[in-house]
Amino acid sequence: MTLKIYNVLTRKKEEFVPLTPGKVNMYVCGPTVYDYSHIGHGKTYVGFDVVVRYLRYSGYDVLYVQNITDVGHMLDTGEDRILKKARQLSAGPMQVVETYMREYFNDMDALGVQRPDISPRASGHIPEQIEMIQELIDKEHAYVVDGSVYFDVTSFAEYGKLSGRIVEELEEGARIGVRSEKHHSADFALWKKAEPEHILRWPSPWGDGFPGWHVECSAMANKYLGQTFDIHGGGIDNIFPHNECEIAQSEAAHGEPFARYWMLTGSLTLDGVKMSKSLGNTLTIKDALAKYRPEAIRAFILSSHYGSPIDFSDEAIEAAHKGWLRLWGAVSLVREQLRSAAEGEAETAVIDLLNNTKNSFIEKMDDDFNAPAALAVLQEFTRQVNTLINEKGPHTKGTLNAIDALYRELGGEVLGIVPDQAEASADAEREDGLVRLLINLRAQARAQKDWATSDQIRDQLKELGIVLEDRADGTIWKLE
RNA sequence: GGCGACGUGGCCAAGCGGCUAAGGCAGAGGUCUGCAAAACCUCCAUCACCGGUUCGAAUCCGGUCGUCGCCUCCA
Repeated sequence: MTLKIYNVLTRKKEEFVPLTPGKVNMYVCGPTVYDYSHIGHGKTYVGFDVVVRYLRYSGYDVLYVQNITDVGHMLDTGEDRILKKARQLSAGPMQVVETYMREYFNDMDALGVQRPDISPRASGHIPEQIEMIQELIDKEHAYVVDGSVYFDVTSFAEYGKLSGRIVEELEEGARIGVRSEKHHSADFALWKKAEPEHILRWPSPWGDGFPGWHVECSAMANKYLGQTFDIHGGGIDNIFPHNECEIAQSEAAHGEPFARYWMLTGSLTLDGVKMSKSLGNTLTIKDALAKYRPEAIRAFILSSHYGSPIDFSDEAIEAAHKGWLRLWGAVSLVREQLRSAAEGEAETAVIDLLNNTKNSFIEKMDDDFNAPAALAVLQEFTRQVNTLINEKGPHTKGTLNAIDALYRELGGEVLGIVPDQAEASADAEREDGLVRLLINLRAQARAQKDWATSDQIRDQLKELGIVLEDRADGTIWKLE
């Protein structure tokens, strides 16, 4: 079994061979922290979260770097988006950055996204960026105009190789009369001269200024991962110009290939329309989490391949949620039975089922991280588990533990949609005890065919969001 | 206008040259059940359209129609 990755650079699915055996160096473009993260960020970073989780599950030692952009990302108007936000809030730019960066991590934590190993900030790597820009000037890939530095796209023959753009054609589509100090309309800023009112500024060999957006990723990827590294990820919407510029800068400066495998995620639309900050039709992760549990959101995101676009709608996430509920129901049932199961080894038929499931799951994930197909394997497995538990019980501890372990491994460790436990807190334990007490009282009523009392307990618990299910072997409860 | 992606059952979505076209949601019928819920079983598609390549195509090629993304800030 070998892992295959669709490489956007070659437009082909390729066998994944890391630069150093057993080791994966990976960089993913992170967010610009000037506002709350939206569900589109969620799709991208949950997608890469599963990629990283699966690589680690496969035995790779992954170094995962994801930057935080906190300077240099300009609006159309030429205004730095962080400075704009700072002005709106009457706050300092780094206060804005700190606020939204923390919110970003909170949101990702809530979604079960494991943190990157390194989260470098652009503003913390100005010397590295200046050094890289100087190198590009020395090698005549960049030129200085009035305190600003631009990359000369005509000096890098391969410019456009990732996105399929052709420099000559870019000329035509360019807006007129803007950035007239550039030699070519496709040239992009490496360093911008700071106007007096621009307070995000640093000294440089070319005067006070600030770095362009693209150069941070090149400089920081180089610092933490080396000139050539294995995987570069990001959202497809950044393929041009951002990713293209990263390649140009890095390869022009170092004369070595930049990233070897490019993985780009499809965009998320909201009710059929592309979500964008300028259109204002954004759904923040916080809003989504207020309505749906994180596992449901992850299951929704993983219901289509990472490279495909996906449309967020109430119906779609509701469907994903119910599908997840079925899976979670089986897991809960297994764990419930485990409380009272007899000692004993796992049954051989079950061991076969587990092995087959695991092999299929790995086969799907090895095929360019096909999470939706892997999820289908877990659903198929769930049907068999339900049959096993409902019709062929009771089972030994060994059997139930083995099933639970596979759910934890594939559904938990890799996909991040099967929690270790429903909830871990003193309150949760107390709640469980109380509900079980009521279940016992209700069982006594049922034994006496006192359906009125029995139904009253069930109905009133339901109003509290607690659902009871009567099974042949007893009553179980779950949160609605 | 240029570049790219996509169009699979009511909805979502795998499959990308050859076993009965995965899986989830919804729907219909059934089993089980004090009732309910859950679960399980059964049923529900020939893959936008047209033409071509091939022994054989949802899968490859060409065309038509349609949707979306990028080209300007976006994950």
